Order: sequence, then structure tokens, then C-alpha cells
Amino acid sequence: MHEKKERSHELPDLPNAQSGVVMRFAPNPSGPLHLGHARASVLNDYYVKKYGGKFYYRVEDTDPKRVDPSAYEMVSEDLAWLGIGITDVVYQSDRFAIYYEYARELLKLGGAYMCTCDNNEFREKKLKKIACPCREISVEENLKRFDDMLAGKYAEGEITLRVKTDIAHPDPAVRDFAAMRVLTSTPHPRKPEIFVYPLMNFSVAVDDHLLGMTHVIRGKDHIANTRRQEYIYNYFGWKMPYFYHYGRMSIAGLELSTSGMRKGINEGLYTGWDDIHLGTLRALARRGIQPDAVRAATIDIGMGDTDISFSWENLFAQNKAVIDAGADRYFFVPDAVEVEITGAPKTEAHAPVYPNQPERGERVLPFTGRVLLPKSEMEKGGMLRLKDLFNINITGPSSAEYAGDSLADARSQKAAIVQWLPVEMAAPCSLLMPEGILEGFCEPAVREYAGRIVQFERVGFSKIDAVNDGKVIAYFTHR
RNA sequence: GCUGAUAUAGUGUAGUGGCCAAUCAUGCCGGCCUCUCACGCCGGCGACUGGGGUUCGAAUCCCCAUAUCAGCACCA
Repeated sequence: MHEKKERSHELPDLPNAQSGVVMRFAPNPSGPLHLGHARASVLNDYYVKKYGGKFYYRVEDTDPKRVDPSAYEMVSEDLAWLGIGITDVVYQSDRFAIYYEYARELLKLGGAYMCTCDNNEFREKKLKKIACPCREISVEENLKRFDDMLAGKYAEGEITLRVKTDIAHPDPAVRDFAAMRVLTSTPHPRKPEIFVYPLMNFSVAVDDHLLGMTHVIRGKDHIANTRRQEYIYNYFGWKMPYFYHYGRMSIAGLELSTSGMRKGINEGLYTGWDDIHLGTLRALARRGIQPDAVRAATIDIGMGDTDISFSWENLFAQNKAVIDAGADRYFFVPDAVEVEITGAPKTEAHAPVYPNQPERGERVLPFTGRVLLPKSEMEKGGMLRLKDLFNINITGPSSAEYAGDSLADARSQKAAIVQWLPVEMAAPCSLLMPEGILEGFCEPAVREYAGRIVQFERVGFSKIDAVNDGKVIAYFTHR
């Protein structure tokens, strides 16, 4: 009756994976992980768990301008929360010497050159399929320029290591792409002495090979990069990993870019990285979304290259399947009005903590004459059934009279069965929803649920975020 | 503009020439259960972007159109 269904399907097999795989999750440490990262990490993690092998968390911090030092720790926390099975951690900022070594090697192979042309001029030539003069300089001159670069003889922007591809390649994106440059304006938070930085395509190709990646699953924004990296593999005679590129994912009404979220935080639009309106994993966690639900929803989406608009419905449905059985039921009365009920006997209500499992116990709510009811229900007038108590007929904005105990009567009159609270047994409670804050009262027992999820009957699942001086702060999860 | 990719119900997904008058999940509607509009159960609704081909036969292959997306950075 309350068994969890297996709701996520299997992903297709990977080629040459039966004896194990080596994969990686390689984000730029610019902020905490969000739903987009969840897809990258979960898909790769799925296959490492399926086939066994290694899973690298590779920190791609080769652009000091894009490093937020606090992100190093946040990403690790987020990966742990998501249950990603990282086996090895690598910082690219520990590997500059390796990149220099392979860059020198590539120059010797004639697979790259040191370009001193103006960037904009190069770009214009490239679009016209015209090679720049630097492309023809000798290996010796290239190596000299390279050594001079490492010796600090070139200022920022004066020199670029370019990989020689095909200057007339039909795709302008792959023509002699940049692989290394000088950058002195921003010191690296971990390596302040460094001023020559590899660009993503170079460091990624070198590391993917050196670390022995067998399969790479990443977004389709990297399709052109894969083609570029292929040149590096070919120059060195390396074997390419299998590459997969999943499509773009958007979520209605959600900012998914780290820079966009940071901007919003700085402008005061959001309270922080875990603001209820954001798609970061920490925001989802705070709202009561479970890592297993994120995983299931992500695997359900799979790695198709179609662009998709991810919908909250699917994530919420997965999450509900995860949390329902563990969520005790309580009353929360939003926008409460105090109602005097006349003619009723002193009695008490016994409500189950979880209807499908009576053994979990019951909540006892005494009735002594005055109760709190949702304003919206009172305004309807007519008969109401106070759940697990008795019926009332509404006689005014804050008054009602006893109308018998019969549940059958309430049913036959189609009276709403509503949540209520004794006035003397009500804890103030703020329910934070994306649309705003719902003020009201809940059962005092909810104060014991900090950090856990309850279901407020007829309202929805809620994560109890904190209890301050007896006041409950809850985050609405979903219905 | 150039290069590449994709197009199945509201959303996500399965389907790689006949077993597809198309799968599963979610959503919505109806019913059952139930002192929650939860959980569970039953039933229903709802899709192959368009047009040409190829073939005995196409959601599946080819071409064109349209739409969407990605890249064309000294970001990742």
C-alpha cells in the first residue's frame, strides 16, 4: 500500500565498459553545484557505479578570474550530499608543470605555435581562413618564445600558444584554437606565482589522457571542444575516450547560471546560494528535495542530445515517492482566524501520525471551545468538518456552532474536512514558499522536527528549517 | 554568416524498417480507499514538426523545408 515504486529507468550500455570505466566530473569552481551540474555528475556516476572503476572529481581552476575560493569546499559538500562516488580528486592548479611540459612537446611535434598577433586581427584572419605569420615560424623560434613566455618576457595578451588545426576548417570554431596564455592581472588563489595558464581544451585533453579517461559525458556546449581536442590527441598519438554530449536543459522560471545567481545575490534579489528561488543543490536540499529524487529525475532524463525543459513536476513526483512514507502528518493552519464554537462538548481529537500505519501513534488535540481555522475555509460559510473532531456550522466571521459528530453527515453535506488547532495548543509557524510567506500556526509537536520533513495536511510537504523561540520556520517542499 | 546537432502526448522518456491503430513515468479527468486536495488501487485523456522520396511495408532510411539548440573567447 505504501511501497516505493521503481520509477527510474536504465540508461543504455556504454561501449567497452564491461571491465570498468574511468570517468570524471570536472566543474569550474565558481560556485556551488546546481541542477545542471547534477546532471553531469549523476550521469557519469551512474556508469561508474554500474561498471566499476574510477571517478575523478577534477577541479578545473585554470582561469583565476573564474575561481571563487569558497567554491572548492561547496562543491565537495554538494557532491557528498548528492551521493556521488568520487574515488580521486585532482586540482588542475597543481598540474601547471605538466601542462608546460606537454605544451613544449607539442611545439616540438609541430602541432602548435607561439602566436604574437593581435587577438582581434587573428580572429578576423581566421574567419577568412587566412593563416597568421606566426604559423610558419620554426620549431626553434617557437621554443624560444615559449621559454621567454615562461620567463615572464611577455605581458598579458602579448602571446598565445595555438594548436595548429586547419586554418580552412569548415567549422570556424576549430581553426587554430588557443591553448595557453599569459595572465598577470588576477593572481591564482591557490598558486599566486603562476602567470602562464593553459586554456581548457589543452589542460582537459592532457588530463583526460594522463588520467586514463575511458568515457566522457558532458553537455553539448562541448561538441566543438571535442573536435578541437581531437587534434591534440592525434598529434600525440593518444586514444580518444568515448564522448557523449547531452542537450541543453532549462527549467521554467529558474536562473541556472552561476554568474547570474551570483549577480542576484549581490543585488539582494536572493538571500544566498540556498535561496528558495534558486536551482542550487543546497537550495533544493533546504526545501526538502532529497538527493535520491534528484538522482532519479536526472537518470530519467538520461543523456539525450535533445534540448529539454525540465519541469518541477517530475522532480516533485520523484521526491514525493522518496519522502512520503517518512513524513509524519500535522496540522498547519494558514492565515488563521480564532473561532468561538458554541454548544460543543469538551472532548479531544485523536489524529493518526501517519494514516497508513496506525502503529506510528496519534496526536491528541483537546477541544475547549476556541479553535484556529484557515480564513479561507471560514469565508465559505456553511458546514465544516474539523478533521478528527466534529462538525460545525459557521455563524459568523469568527463564530460557529456545534453540528454533531457524524462524519456521514459531513460527507453527505459535502462539508470540507479541514485542519484546525486548539487556540491554547498552537505554535506560530511561517511557511516559506516561492511565491511568498504563509503565516499561521501548527501543532507544537512540529517543533521537534527541525531538519526533517513533515506533511502539513491539505497543504503539502514541508521541511522544518528552524525553530526560533518556539516559532517554527518551515520551507514548503511541494504538495 | 559559417559549422554541427536535434525534432514522439502539457512535461520527461522508450522505440534504430514489419510484433507501433506507439512504451513507461509524470500531469490532467473519473472511480475506489480514506475523517488530508496525501499515500495506494482501477479506468480514461493525450504524441510520431511539415512535405517529398526509397521500400511490399517508415516514428524508424534519404532529401528539402521549418523550428529549436550549441559553437565560432587569451571561459569552462
